[in-house]
Amino acid sequence: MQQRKTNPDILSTPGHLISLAARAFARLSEARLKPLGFGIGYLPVLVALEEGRAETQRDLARFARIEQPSMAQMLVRMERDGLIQRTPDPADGRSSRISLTDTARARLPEACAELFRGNGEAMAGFSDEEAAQFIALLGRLIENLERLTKE
Amino acid sequence: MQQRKTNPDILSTPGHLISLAARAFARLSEARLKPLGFGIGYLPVLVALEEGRAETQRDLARFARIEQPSMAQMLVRMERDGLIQRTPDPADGRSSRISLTDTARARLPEACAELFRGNGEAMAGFSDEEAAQFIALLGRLIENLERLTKE
DNA sequence: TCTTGATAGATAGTTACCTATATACCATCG
DNA sequence: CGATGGTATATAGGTAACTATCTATCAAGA
Repeated sequence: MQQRKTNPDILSTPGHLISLAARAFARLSEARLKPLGFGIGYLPVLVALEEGRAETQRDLARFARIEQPSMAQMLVRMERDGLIQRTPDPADGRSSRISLTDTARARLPEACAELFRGNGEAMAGFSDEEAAQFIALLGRLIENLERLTKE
Repeated sequence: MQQRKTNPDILSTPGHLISLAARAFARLSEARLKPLGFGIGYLPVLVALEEGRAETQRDLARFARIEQPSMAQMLVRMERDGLIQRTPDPADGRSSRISLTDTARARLPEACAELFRGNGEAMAGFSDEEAAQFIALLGRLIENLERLTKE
């Protein structure tokens, strides 16, 4: 009917487009990781533990750039799924050391391969230059946003 | 310790960077919309209704590009928040016509303004050309992803 | 030593999405 | 006209995030 066009293109803003892209990416990745028993959110944790970059919940949350309660819940799911184990830190009664199970370690390479494949397919038709610029612009956008919310 | 670097940059892939950007955008937008009583997910619905582009749950879901059950739950929240009302479709007992309340209509322009402002700030330092290219590349990425998941 | 503040993690409650499935109504064809 | 298939919405249950708040432990200074 009217097509009033009062708010023309909220749906063409970077903010909305990025949200669409993120959902589409997540759906694809989730479908491909499910057979391996991984959720998409697990991957930063798996990588951090595999590479010895974090061992405590706090450090994992920082590494994955999510809040502590989100990480706490994720670790509950990962433990339930048999991917991590916790051993109490002898030196600090509040903290646990988190480590990968053999299952998790065995499946991680394939999960990474699937994600790289998905990224390749998502960027199909991008020249090397376009891909590089896209990533650079994304990085600048993220920096701007993090500065904004920290203020 | 080791820094094995087995899975070097899962965290620098477009997929992960986009997810970071989307979360940062959502956090910022949510903070700014909360005083108006809107959630970030509401906006496509508000705009679709305001512009007369959809009236039923099904059409709203298509317009917002989310699944029907997600839209159903969102409409429950929006009704609870006094932003929409439903009137049963006289011609089809399964369906309802959804419309904006005066409150919603009154607040929508300010919400859109806040979102545009946030987008502007997020793109600070981007030349017009960079912004245009970023949006174009994002569009191609989304197309690729939607083709992939539809297959 | 004891209190006080900081830190590690847990819990509660919410949003925004998803898949899978159920229900209820409509429409058509034999 | 009644079964049957399709469509509109609802419900169930799950993931991945968030904020706000609580608890337990640690560390340091009065």
